[in-house]
Amino acid sequence: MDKNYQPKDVEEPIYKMWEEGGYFKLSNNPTAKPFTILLPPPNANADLHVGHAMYVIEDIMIRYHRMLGEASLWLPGADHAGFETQFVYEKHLAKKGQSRFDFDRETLYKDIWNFVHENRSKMENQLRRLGFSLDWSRNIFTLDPTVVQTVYTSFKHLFDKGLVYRNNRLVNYCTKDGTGFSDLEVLYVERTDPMYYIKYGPFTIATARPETKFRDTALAVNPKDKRYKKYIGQTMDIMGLLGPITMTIIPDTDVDPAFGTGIMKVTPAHDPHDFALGQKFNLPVTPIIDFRGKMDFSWFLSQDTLDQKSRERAEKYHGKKVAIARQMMVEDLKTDGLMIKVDEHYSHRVGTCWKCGTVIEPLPLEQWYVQVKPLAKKATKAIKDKKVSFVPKRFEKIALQWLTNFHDWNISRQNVWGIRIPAWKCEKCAQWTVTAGETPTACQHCTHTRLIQDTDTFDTWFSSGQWPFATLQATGNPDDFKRFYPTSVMETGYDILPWWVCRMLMLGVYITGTVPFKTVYLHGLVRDAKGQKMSKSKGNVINPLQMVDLYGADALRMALVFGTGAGNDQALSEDKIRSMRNFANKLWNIARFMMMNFNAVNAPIPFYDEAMHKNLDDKNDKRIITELNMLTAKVTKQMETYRFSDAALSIYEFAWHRLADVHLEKNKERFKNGDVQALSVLRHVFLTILKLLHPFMPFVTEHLWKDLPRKSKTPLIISQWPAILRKK
RNA sequence: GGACGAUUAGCUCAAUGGUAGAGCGCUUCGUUUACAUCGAAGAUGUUGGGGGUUCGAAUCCCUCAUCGUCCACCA
Repeated sequence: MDKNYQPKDVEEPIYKMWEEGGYFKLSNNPTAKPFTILLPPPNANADLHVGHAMYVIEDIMIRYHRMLGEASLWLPGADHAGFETQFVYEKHLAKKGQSRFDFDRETLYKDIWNFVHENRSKMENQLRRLGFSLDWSRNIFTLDPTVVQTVYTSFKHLFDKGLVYRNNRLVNYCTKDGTGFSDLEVLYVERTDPMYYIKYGPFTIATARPETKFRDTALAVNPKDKRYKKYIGQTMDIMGLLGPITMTIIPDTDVDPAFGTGIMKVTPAHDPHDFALGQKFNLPVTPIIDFRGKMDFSWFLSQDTLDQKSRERAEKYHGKKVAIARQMMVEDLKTDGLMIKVDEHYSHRVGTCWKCGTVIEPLPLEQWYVQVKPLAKKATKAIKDKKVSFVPKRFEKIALQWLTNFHDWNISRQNVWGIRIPAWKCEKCAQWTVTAGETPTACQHCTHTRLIQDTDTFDTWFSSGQWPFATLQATGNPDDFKRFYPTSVMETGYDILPWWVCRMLMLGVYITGTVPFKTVYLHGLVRDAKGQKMSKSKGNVINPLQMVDLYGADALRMALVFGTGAGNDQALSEDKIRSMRNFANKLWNIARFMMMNFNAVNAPIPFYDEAMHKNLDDKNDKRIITELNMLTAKVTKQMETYRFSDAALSIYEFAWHRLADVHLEKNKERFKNGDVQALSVLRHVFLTILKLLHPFMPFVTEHLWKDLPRKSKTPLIISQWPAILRKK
């Protein structure tokens, strides 16, 4: 044996032995109790980051339950990650000086498909390097035909029940990425912008968006506001940059008399609140910003009675980006004497694209929506009926809050990469025919035969929200769904609780009638050594594979679990990983010490058993055995209660500071003299530690297990979780 | 404006109402063939402030302060 543990020499052959031995697959015992975890499918568009290494918690649970003899299934998969993948792919294109507009739909899809499949196999090998005991024979991709079929079927089902509908309302639209989003994908950032006070007929209005005022259709005031009460219901012509606009004054209790001047311009086409107000008062929706984020004055320029000045201005603004046009208008307002004042320090929150940072424009667009309330109600009931439990407990409240606050969910995306929505529009009657995937031969409404399929794809979360039943129905084993659904634990980061966990609950409960998982375990973010968020621009990113290369997978795994409370963010440092590497080395050397002493004895050392246990005659042996039993009981309890950090700490403490530092040192003479009982006890204690530690540090434990003489011929991965030997 | 965290040793964090712990760092000593990726000994805390409940509080309750995250249609 080498003086130091060399993970590089050990890990690959061990993983190969596990995988080729079929140990990740289910045992043949059909009566074994099922224990299932679905791997939250990583996006198949990039390498694993250190956050993915938190899957170690799942591996710990899976390995523990496998050692308990349960039918332990950890199902791997990958997410096509619709918009996000297309975004990543477009970045690759940009490097080559290309864009998505250079390709037709089919070509772009095919190219992204190839890109994703290259990444996917890379990513899967990275999961292997971390030692994850995934059942690769059941590997699923969100675009596998069976999964896609499930998604189609659910969509049709929801549509038939009236829980999916199409509607034209303002969507959160990113004009750069060219797609709408759900509310969750809008990232609000605090910004300071100028607030413009503009003369508006007899009033002064305050606005941060003067560029939309050309299409204002009304002015709103609080009905209780004495200053403006008398104007309510009046219609008047108000002078603007392009001549007078006709406007009605309407009452709205949402208007805060103390904000700005207490009078609000109403732009139904570009503001969600105004849109709702517009519906109430029957105001027209008249956009002035197009889907590329540019001003559109064609409605104005098409009039033939324009004066010279207005035409020139409109032509100047037309086609300009919003921010640029705004500046021009501000100047022109000043020229016309309409700008009363500018408050440069107006602080507000602006919606931006979560991916590219572009300001989100609310734009009117027809999309498919999921009606959330009925689904959320069922999910809420399931939580309140204790069909699902949360670790840590506090996330139950957060989940319930989300479920009560969700708005209807926009599931249409104007992307190529994704599952195309199975809905066809009739060219004659303009009505929609929805199917479970098959191309309709005629319109359901008027039997016309010319139909055009929606070009949009589903929000990727609409498919991953069905992951638990979609996967278990897609494994190729017809019994899997029956046996493993609902799954045991859903383990993921708390940051995707609303995106994923809540949606899986809603769709799972509604479509299968059962919760998709019994326990939700949420882990926190992995941050850098100083507790700061990792980011490429800060240069503080820890690459998990690089850490595996340097210190071994066990070291990284242990570092991520050790001293980390469930649901809390953690600071990860290279120092911590190194210290866990040192722990692996400590185990290695304990084994080395044992081998040395065993080899010095000519006869084989008997195995520790009931008989020896009953007749222990040495104080030190008795003591270490008692402590080992206490440790086993403690760790087992900690595993059962999801206290993995505590379990890791308990084993670490015992192995290093009790066994190595005290017991080994105290009994060195006995070992050297070939005391058979001492050696047998030592080996029993150490093998038991290897078992307890195996879920956390699978490689080094499996390797040492293999090298030491032991009763059982089976690999550690499928050995039995230690039981406690008791005196009668 | 709400919700949820956090505040514990120099740093990063654990702690399931019952004598405050770990890793790294620090001080002193140690090359006895398991390991210097080590060992021995040691220092550092009235657990953010203030109340309360309890035989007993880092832990439960109230309150204040600071930091963080998320949510909400203030133009």
